[in-house]
Amino acid sequence: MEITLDKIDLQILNIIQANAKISNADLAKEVKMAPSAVLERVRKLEQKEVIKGYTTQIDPLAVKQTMLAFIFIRTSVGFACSTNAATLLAALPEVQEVHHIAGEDCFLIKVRTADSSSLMRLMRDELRKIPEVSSTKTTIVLETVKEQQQIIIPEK
Amino acid sequence: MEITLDKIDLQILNIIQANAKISNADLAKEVKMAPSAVLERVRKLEQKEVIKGYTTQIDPLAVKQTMLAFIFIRTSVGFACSTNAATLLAALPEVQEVHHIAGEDCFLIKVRTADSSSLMRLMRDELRKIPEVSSTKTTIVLETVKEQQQIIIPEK
DNA sequence: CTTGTGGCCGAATAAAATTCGGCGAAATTG
DNA sequence: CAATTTCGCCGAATTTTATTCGGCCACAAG
Repeated sequence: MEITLDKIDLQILNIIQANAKISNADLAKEVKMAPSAVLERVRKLEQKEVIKGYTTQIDPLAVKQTMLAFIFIRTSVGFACSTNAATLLAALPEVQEVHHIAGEDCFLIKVRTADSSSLMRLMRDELRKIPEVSSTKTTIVLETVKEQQQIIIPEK
Repeated sequence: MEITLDKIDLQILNIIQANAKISNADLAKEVKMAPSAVLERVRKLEQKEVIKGYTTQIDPLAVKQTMLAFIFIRTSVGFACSTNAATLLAALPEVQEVHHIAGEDCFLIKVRTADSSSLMRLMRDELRKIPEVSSTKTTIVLETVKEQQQIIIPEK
């Protein structure tokens, strides 16, 4: 089953990725179609998992999550880059992203915690528990200028 | 004006960050309150900008965005870390994140493009345009195991 | 004690989502 | 080429939901 998105699908995605809670009626107006037709398209995009979910962006500071860090992780298995380690990393709620990367290191993860001591605890208690992890290199974020996951959607 | 969130606010945030499109009626049931009261709380969380927005997560592959990279950027102005450069970087639609980081480099940015050639184009045409950028160090993502922006919200 | 403030409830109303029968274009089949 | 199926869309009917608003209660300030 091949996924093909037409111009209107892309228009819809473009609108709802910026505002997930736009009313279906308004969305229909924007793409100049009947609400029922648009709803049908959105449902199909959900089924095809082009739409992966709807999330609310929350200010991390408001819920006392002040620390953000990126950690490069090297594994002992060498170039194999254990998927087991990846799974364990991904299971940690503080870990927002786990990427398998090119280069000497194996993974790059993005971690958000309450403060520096909880980051330390995470590294000592959680990362050390993962056998394949041989070394880490941590980059602390001092200030975030921009942070969004909106992606570029082609016109056509 | 100090922001204080009570237990129910945190419950609400926890629910809606995982599912922005839950109906207000269902949300009210979950926190055991009247729909009108919950709506009032949500509106206030929006006003206080604890809630920063509602977004739809879209599969990047479905819209032909296959390349993901992290780029460390060093600036010539030294430790100053020009906010001008930060602003210019943040203005690029391919750039999803701009972080000011501790260490030798100044910025870490997260970039998503269609493919490797469009990443090259971005670096050649856009990054080079920014005068303060003196050098870059790019990390290519081969595979993403986890990617979410959900943050940990305390129980209380 | 009185006055205000804030948050909540619940019913009434307005708006929205959702369903569904039918239509027409395009593709498929015999 | 005609018959048939499929698909996406429309639009009205229906159901569900959001939203408004008056009133109530608890708490705090005067």
